[in-house]
Amino acid sequence: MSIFGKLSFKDQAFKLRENAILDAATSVLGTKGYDLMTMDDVAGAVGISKPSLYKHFKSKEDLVGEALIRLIDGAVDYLAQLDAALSPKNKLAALLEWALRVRLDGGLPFLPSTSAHVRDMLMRNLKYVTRVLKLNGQIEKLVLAAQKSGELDAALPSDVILFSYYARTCDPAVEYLQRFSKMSNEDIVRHMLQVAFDGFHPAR
Amino acid sequence: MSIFGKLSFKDQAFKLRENAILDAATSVLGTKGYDLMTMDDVAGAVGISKPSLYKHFKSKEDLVGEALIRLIDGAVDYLAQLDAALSPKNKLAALLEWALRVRLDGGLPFLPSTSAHVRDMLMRNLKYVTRVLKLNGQIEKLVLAAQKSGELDAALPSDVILFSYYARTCDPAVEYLQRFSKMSNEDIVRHMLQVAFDGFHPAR
DNA sequence: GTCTATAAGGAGATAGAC
DNA sequence: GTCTATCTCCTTATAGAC
Repeated sequence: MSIFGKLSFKDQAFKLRENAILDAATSVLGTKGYDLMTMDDVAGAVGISKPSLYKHFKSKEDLVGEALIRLIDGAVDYLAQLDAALSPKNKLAALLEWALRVRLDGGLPFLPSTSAHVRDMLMRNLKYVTRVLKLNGQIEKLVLAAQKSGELDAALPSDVILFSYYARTCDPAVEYLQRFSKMSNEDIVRHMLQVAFDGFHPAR
Repeated sequence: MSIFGKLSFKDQAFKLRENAILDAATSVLGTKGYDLMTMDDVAGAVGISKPSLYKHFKSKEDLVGEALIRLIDGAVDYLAQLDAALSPKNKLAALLEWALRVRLDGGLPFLPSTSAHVRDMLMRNLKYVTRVLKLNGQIEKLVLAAQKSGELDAALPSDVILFSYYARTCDPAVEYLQRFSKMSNEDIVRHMLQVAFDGFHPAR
């Protein structure tokens, strides 16, 4: 049995094309952002026509929603596969590292919602909201556990850590370093992790 | 002599309206972002018609450029007015605090350029680039001085600190805290400063 | 299911009257 | 300098042939 399970050949091909579309959408979304991404861009990148694209996804919002759902699922899968023996803080660090690598490889940031427009659109997408809440619940638990054990600062409100953590996954400094410094991706990830957890101050 | 110097009454009124337009553009830009801001939005917010708007600013790009130039100038002025006796790191902290307060008051973040489109547009704006380079030179000097004196981590590449510093001025965690936590603006600013300089780790 | 062709509407920019 | 009305282009989405 293939990885497609019981799907017919036709359905397999359909799934494959759907994934190719999501890949293209992810790539365009990463470079141009939601507002400037056009359905023509995506169709062109996949090599199909626009009406065919609409056979797979009923609207631009739907397409983008599915692309982001795939991203969130990737994060949840990554968390699930981590060594259970890792401490909460080390799990958070590993997930942030994963998110930064995904972005450096041309993927999307979580929280693509700097724009109020995009955020509102996503909040109307029930399927997306469900997945985000699932991931958020896991991250929140890790933050609280890390604060309790003293790995993270318990004096900070956990909201501050949580939201700042999300913000670090889409930190624009990553793009600027990639663009203007000669640093390797490895070094960028390492330094971004250090700045997130230790800030700018020297080790005391 | 008024603050307008030698300007005629007509020119004074012109300047006043121009400032009102920039205020409106700043506000719309802050809530909707560049791509979704329409010239109708701005004209409507000021209470003039679109053609009148185009008498003051020859294009949308021009208008946005001027609004951002005014913001950068505000930052430069703020820096210049700081107590010269402050240490480099404390100057950086004060400027970050100023930038966060501007945003919490409905203003714009620096570095509105999460989008490649907007960034490229701004980079073609010579006047804007000149101002940004001026501000950047001052901030870079402060970073290097703070690293040299040991106030900031000298083991980090200064690029990493510099770009991350800019990123903190537009940290989306600010909006999320304002929206979803019951925290006062004062507390938000205080916590964001702590997270920027000390990270998530507890004081050691 | 795929395409060519097109409808429908939005947004930047301007013509021309006053 | 200001406005009403309009031009033009672009983008989402679909109709209809194969």
